[in-house]
Amino acid sequence: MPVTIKDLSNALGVSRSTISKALNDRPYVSPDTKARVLRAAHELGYQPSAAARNLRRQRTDKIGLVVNYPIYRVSDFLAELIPGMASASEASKYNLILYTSLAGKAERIKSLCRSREVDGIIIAWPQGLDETVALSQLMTEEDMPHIFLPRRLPHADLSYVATDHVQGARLLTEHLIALGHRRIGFQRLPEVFETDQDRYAGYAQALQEAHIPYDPCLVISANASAEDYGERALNTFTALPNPPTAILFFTDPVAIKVLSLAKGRGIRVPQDLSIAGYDGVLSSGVTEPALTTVRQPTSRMGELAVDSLLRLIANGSVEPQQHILPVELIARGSTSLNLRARV
Amino acid sequence: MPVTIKDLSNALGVSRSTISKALNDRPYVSPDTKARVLRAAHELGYQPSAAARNLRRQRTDKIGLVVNYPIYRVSDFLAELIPGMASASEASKYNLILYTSLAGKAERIKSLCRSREVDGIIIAWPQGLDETVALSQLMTEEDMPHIFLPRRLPHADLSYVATDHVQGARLLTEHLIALGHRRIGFQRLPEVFETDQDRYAGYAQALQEAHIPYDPCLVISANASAEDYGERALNTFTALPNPPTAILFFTDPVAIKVLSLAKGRGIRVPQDLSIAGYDGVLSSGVTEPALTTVRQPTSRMGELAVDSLLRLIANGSVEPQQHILPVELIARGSTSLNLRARV
DNA sequence: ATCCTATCGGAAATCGATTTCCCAGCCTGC
DNA sequence: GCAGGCTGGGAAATCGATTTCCGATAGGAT
Repeated sequence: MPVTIKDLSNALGVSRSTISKALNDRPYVSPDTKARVLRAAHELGYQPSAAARNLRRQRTDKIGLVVNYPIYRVSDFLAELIPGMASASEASKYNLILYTSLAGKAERIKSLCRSREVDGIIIAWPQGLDETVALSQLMTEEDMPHIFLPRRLPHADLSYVATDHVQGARLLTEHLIALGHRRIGFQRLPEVFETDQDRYAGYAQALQEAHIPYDPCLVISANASAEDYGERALNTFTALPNPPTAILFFTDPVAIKVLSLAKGRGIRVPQDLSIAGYDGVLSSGVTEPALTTVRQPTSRMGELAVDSLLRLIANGSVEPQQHILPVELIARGSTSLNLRARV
Repeated sequence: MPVTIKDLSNALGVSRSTISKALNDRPYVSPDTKARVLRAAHELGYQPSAAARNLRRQRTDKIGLVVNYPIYRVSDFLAELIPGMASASEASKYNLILYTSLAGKAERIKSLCRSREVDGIIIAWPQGLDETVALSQLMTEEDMPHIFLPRRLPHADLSYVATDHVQGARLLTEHLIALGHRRIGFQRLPEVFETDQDRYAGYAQALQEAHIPYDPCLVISANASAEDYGERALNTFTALPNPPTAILFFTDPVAIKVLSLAKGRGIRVPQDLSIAGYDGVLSSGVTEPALTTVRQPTSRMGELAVDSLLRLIANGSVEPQQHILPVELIARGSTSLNLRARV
């Protein structure tokens, strides 16, 4: 039986309302009374009941994180994202509640909104644009502030935090161009959303600015099963009459797989072929050679998502929060000067 | 303004208590009335207020996870642990609330207990045994069920879930012995708790059973700064007149570092030296050669922690939950037959 | 026919805080 | 000396559910 406000009231011979005012820094309490209340509260170890407080104030100071975690490469993200979010929210006296079995289940998300057990929701890895818009409308109808992660959403009303995939692909391409490469293979993403188009745009922009003609043979779409993305790309490219001297893969694990594949076939990396990935997963630093890649500010993305959501909660704001974070090139051993330059 | 039980009551002309009974499968409601209530509840999209329900029932169906995340190697763990816990708790209609700024702060943990915003607490990576015992007592006084992770705690009253470090070190040592190694270097852990002693015991047991004499020169304690654990160990061992043919490092990152150090010094792994790590981090699979290591069932540990905690919550049980999970040897390329066998 | 006992459903208490409303006293100004 | 404004503090309403208690009805037993 924890000590309640009533116990405090009895102990001090002061009404409950006065106690509440004293503890919550409200006016109309004499400094003397206030001091007495604070001291007694501390001595008795009084801590307000979260449930009672939530009920009365109609808010919980909790944020829901809806994740669909069984997704490729997610764990590396999660491990950075969650601490980032948690620390950002705790800094604002909020806490994070995890929901890992709600993703894509509109009905259950509606229930979550109606139960009011959180003040706002962050949805990581929503499914498709249409579903996302529908989901957003549903939550808006329920007056539930919300924000999406980690992709840009081409819709004016949606709030999201994403990283700059145009810039990422562009940095990688420019890096290779600076190293003398002119035939750069590009593996497209298998995903929906704008991520693939953004990366592709970044690649194309860099080529264009360097006045390198665009060769469609060097762009491969990724519609195969997840298992053989890497192998298929490598096969396709090496079979070309004029194969690329460098390849950009859409994610580190694929690049790492190709790294060992190439090694097995006697292709030396980076002497014969430069290879780069994307994401900057931990493993990318320990391969031989280490992988050139692009690192997204995942932790920062988590913090920003929380901050944006809190802004939506505070303002009841109508204008959506849309943020695109810059990324960072990590140049390592898997890319080097093009030794077969034919210029 | 979400629809409340009162709205339902008005809409149906039925009292609130009847509604509650109908929705909660309590007796003394006619099947007919019950059906009407359920249908209306569904049509109006009624969802009970979490706060009101929590207040009345004096429970929240939430469990708290207190983590001290800025610890070495934690992120790989977190990424497995958290999804494991989350899915296990959601399977039992519980949710996980994250607290990342409470670790080691007894006063704030006491507040958490008193606010009753969670029904139980999982504490990951508690600090030292004495502090842990004190913390446990504090929570017991507050009637807050709790469980610790991820280490064995030599105290009869504490509840914990851990993995079997005796077995882990033993499996590695036996693996090397089977490969013909007789001089096996062992790097001890820099930690407090039983983990170090357990691993050491496993190592010693395996040696003894193979009738290999114990040589203290082959055991190195890890009291240096985290940066040079690997380098110091390698230097020490190679300087021995009769150096080991295999080394067990206490964690994968250290082993991986040594892997590249050795390569730089012309030591071939595994031909000249077999190397093994511990933990089975993702990176350990992509090094060249891939690292032999021991994998702990992290996700399972999370699930078991939740299950145990729920048991403590349900029973108000007095007997502590203590579980030690078996680990798995992952034999890979960094360990091989001892080519310098002198038998 | 009467009594007893289930069964059904409503009225009201309860959980523990916050917030509104009101009263009593005091000061100020006219 | 009195109206009006402030201030400190208490009484009571409120948040939205659950739970207890009680009355009414119906069915079965005597």
